[in-house]
Amino acid sequence: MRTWPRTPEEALATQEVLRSRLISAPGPAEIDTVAGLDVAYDGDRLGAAVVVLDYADLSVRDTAVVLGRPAFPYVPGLFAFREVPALLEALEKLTVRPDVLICDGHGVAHPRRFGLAAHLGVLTDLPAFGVGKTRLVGEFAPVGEERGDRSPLIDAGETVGAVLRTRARVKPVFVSAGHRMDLDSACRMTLRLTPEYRLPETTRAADRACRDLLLRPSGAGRPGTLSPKGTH
DNA sequence: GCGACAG
DNA sequence: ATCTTGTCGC
Repeated sequence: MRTWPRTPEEALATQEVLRSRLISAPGPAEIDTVAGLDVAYDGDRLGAAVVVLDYADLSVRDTAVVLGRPAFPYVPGLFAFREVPALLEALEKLTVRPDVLICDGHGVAHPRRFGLAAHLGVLTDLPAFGVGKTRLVGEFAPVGEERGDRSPLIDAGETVGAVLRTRARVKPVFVSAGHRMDLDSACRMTLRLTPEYRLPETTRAADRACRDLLLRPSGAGRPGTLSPKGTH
């Protein structure tokens, strides 16, 4: 990954190669920590964040952020090439190795079955799945109104994900497996991570972290980093 | 030709 | 993603 695709054609070729390394398997039997990943934008800059939470009580175990630039223009279906470099950089700064990656986007609920969650899963070889806020591909029957109700997301005749209601009477989310992960485990984890809000606590924590980074690129607040003189 | 199209 | 007012509810 020292080189990076510069055109949609190159990105498609890279996607095809990486896709061959995608592993379809049950999720981890034991889960201690889960990581949420997200990116925020500000003009031509971006802030990426990874926040590791304790799966038992959802407390924060570790946080890593990185400032960067989009690595590719936004093209539906090639979205991962835009954020992956910065997210990998943030993952490398973690001191805690998460058991599962939870991405803000789709896993195999993608035109070529290789969305952001699948992409990051393959590159790190960590179990991963995606929780998207809107649909990319697939059709689905209306979802029940209660929390936990779900409807299969079907594309080209195959089930690629689930439309899951995480809060009663609130717009559902799109869950799909990424790497070393099965759909039922992904849905079960998503429900456990949404005790109060529509989106997983992992996503919410990462969203806050990367937005905060864009507002204060100084690094103040992290242990071991001194605030610039005059800040106080 | 007219939509649809993760973030 | 981001741009944005008012409005409903706890």
